[in-house]
Amino acid sequence: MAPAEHPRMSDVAERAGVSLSTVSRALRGAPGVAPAVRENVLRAAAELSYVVSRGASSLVTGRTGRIAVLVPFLQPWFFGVALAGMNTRLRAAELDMLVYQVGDVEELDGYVRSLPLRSNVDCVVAVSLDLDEGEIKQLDELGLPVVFCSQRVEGRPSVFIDNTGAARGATQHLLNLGHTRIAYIHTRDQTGFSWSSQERRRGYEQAMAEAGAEPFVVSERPGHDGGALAMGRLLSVSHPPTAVFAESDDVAMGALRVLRRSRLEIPEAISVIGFDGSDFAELLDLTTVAQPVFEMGVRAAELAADIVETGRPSTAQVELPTTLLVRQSTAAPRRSRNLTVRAAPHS
Amino acid sequence: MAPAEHPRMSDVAERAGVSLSTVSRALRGAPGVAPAVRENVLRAAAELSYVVSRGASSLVTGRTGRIAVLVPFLQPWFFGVALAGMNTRLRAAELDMLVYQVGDVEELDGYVRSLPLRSNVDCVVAVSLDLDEGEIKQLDELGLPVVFCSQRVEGRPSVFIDNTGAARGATQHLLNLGHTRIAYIHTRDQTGFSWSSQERRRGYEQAMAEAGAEPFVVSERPGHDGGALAMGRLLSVSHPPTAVFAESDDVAMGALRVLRRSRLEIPEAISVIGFDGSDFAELLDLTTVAQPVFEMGVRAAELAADIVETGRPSTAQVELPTTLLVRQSTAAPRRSRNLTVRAAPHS
DNA sequence: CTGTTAGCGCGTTCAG
DNA sequence: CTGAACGCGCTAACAG
Repeated sequence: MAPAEHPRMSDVAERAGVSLSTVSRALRGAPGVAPAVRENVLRAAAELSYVVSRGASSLVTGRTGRIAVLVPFLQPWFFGVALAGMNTRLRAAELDMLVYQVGDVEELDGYVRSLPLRSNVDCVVAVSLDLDEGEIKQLDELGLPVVFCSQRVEGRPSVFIDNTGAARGATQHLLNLGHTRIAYIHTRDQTGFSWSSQERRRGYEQAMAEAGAEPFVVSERPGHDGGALAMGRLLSVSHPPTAVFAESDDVAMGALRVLRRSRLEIPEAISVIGFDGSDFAELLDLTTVAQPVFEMGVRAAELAADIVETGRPSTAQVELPTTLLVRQSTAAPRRSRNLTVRAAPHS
Repeated sequence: MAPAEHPRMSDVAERAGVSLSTVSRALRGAPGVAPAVRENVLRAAAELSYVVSRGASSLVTGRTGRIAVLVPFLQPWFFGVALAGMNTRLRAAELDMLVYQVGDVEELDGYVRSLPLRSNVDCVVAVSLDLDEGEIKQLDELGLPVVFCSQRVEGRPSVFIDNTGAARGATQHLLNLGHTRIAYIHTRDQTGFSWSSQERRRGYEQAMAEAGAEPFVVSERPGHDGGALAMGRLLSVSHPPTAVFAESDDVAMGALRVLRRSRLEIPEAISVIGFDGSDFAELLDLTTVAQPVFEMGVRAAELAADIVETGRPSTAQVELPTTLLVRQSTAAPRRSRNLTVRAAPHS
């Protein structure tokens, strides 16, 4: 490793028979270099398989060519897709992507305090961090521009969907099918990351109110487990719902598992709708509200790239559309249906 | 942005009333600083919310404090979990994680040629890239140490599982249950990333050979779709298998979808086993071979951190254990079972 | 159009 | 134990 010292710019200059600054200009595509000379330099660089050291150049330009992406989790489908979207767009902008998992607000605080980002990246993209105003202000202490992805923040560059409207639409779908006893599964954990969840809940409540139906919200912890627990609770009340709207596909899948194990047919016994449009929803024929996650990543990266390239702050608000994907997990309720219809002889 | 210029080390020095180099030593935890002085410096730095510029320091130390992670995909469960594992361990080592998606060998080639990594990271971790020798050699041209995660490479630091052994165990499980007509679903695409797939297939074939059973391999494209297509083919032969071993949970899920839509009960009509131990396998009660993906990430990051810290190349081979998770998708075959038993009156 | 001269912010000698 | 000089590899003003 050590024997093969990397070539420096002066090596290229020597080989091409020009000066250092000419090499710099040529490699950078800066104007003011004769085409022939430029070609010479490029060839010399290629022959030495030379690459400019970003560290050195950013020391003088002040730009690092890197952006940081902050995500609350790395594992869920959503974040993989979002990162893939960003990756695509960032590559086009020749920006590298630093990924940090910030599990909770406390950790975010730690990050901001230790500031490992400052002078290390040009911009940070916060994905689904669902921060409140105070936390956003904290991020400012980094002294870096911040782009919000999957969260709408007024006055800040952000890419988002209309959670409330989409949730209202999903609820309306169930109402239109003839359901009236529609439950909403909502999650919340201690860390306090739950903005979009709140917005979706609001959309559900609006639609229910407009229809004159009684809202019925159960709150559990996030993830499959929460969905399973919530479904268990819903199946234990005296008058169970005929349809369930889960805050996310993840949560819906937990609910589906419980229904399957209870031998309750979907959608005959109960309709289920999720949110996200994950590919697992497709596998399970789950009706869901799809959001364009990949494109959200792309657009967020685009905003970041713009900010880095122009050096100007931005307040762009990018709202992306959602799509209701109706599949086999939702259908009209059976007339005067009762969940116990199969098991109860006295039906 | 511009008004809030970041403080420099000299600012800290001035505030603490010491010289530049003393600040450097103090901040770095280097020996040769009086405790009282160090504390002073630390306080001054905190008050200015100062952080050393990695760019500047790496210019002189030659270390960037960054590692690059190369993944073929960002979206699948596997990679999210692996990245999460790395993230954990890298944070402990105070290394930042640059993530690059390299979809196929061609793209990898592009990366290696444009060398955006050189002098930009200290080490690269290749996750599940399933490279052949030539491609590995190509990576060497980066002039950087490479750690392999989820691929065994002799003489190189690598973290992996025993794919062959695990696949043999899974096949043995089915054989022990009494199955003899066991199919294997194998995937392959044009890009040529398929090492572990080959290894698993070999394990399957070994177990079948030992049992004197006839191997039956169908090959399709990767992902859910491939699994679905493969299952379709398996259901269309004259004597369908009573059990299916899918190369991965992803593929198994595609197969499951086809079975569900065909109204074939699992495991009554057909047993299915996957590979990976994804949490979706759990949701679907899919028997699977679990691999410790998170830990693979952790261990790979550890190898990388070691190499960076010691500066010495490594040839560590870390083999991690797999676990067969028996769930409800596998069971003994029905005596003289026939897939058409329910539909065929002449049974 | 090209070369020369200064630093960018820090770590590392080496004297004190 | 501390400070002053030098240089890491590169870009940005200038001068030619």
